Amino acid sequence: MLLVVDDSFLLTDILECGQAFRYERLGEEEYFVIAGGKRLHVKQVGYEVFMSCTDEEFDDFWEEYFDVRTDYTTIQKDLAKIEPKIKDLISAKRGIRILRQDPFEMLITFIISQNKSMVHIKQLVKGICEKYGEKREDEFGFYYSFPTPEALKAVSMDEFRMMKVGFRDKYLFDAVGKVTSGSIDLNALKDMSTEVAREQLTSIKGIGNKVADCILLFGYHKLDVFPVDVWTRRGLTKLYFENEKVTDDALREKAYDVFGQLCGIAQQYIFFGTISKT
DNA sequence: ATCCAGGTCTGTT
DNA sequence: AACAGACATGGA
Repeated sequence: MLLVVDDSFLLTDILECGQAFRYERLGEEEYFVIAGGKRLHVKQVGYEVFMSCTDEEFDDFWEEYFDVRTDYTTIQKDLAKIEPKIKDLISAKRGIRILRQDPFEMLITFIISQNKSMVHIKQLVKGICEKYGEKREDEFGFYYSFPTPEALKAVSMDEFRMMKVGFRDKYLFDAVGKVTSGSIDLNALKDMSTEVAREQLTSIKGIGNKVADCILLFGYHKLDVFPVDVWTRRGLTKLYFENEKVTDDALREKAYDVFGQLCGIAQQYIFFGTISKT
């Protein structure tokens, strides 16, 4: 399958900007990506993106996954007009797109993410997939799907701890329990307002506003959230609060004030731009 | 060796 | 309401 793109699509920016963790870099703009229980070999040369899937598989899954139908070029122009100060950040990372990933995978992944570096998150998620996911085979060899809620239902806190997740063991246990018992219906969050959905997610032990916002942004494509972590905090502070100390809430409100319904996308340029400068 | 990571929880002013 | 420390683990 061949997809022709423009400047608003670059594999490196999309996959390595901190939203996805189940990818493997094979070479220059060449990756394996695992999502939806399938593995994709994908390679970009200029504006041509070669994917190891049929046209039908692309239509059914990968087109949506890569958010191909959203016009990021226009969004970038809008954001740059709203805030000229982030023009350079945007153009440096203009290939970013917000993937439409699986909510349960985002839930588990971003619980793990707290107080951890991106490389380490990747390792931990990989370990959990290899232990509790399904082993599958394609033309390139074996790979593992992300475990289903059912597959994680029987996992004890000690078993999570053996996966090296540290103190997050109890958080994962609580999250899986709430999902499999039906006390939280991940599918229903789609139709809820961002505020109500966030309340649902933060009722899980170990999920605060930041992790909830990442789940909403990457798992539900709710673009009106602005996850505040150490990096976006640095980025935003530099932009608006130099030498002041501000709370996370104040930062979030400022971001929504400035960028409105698109603040989630602005956040990704600011996050990846800031982290890349260090 | 010490610091820090896509934070959150708990207990104290 | 605001603040400090604790918390597991591994890479730099």
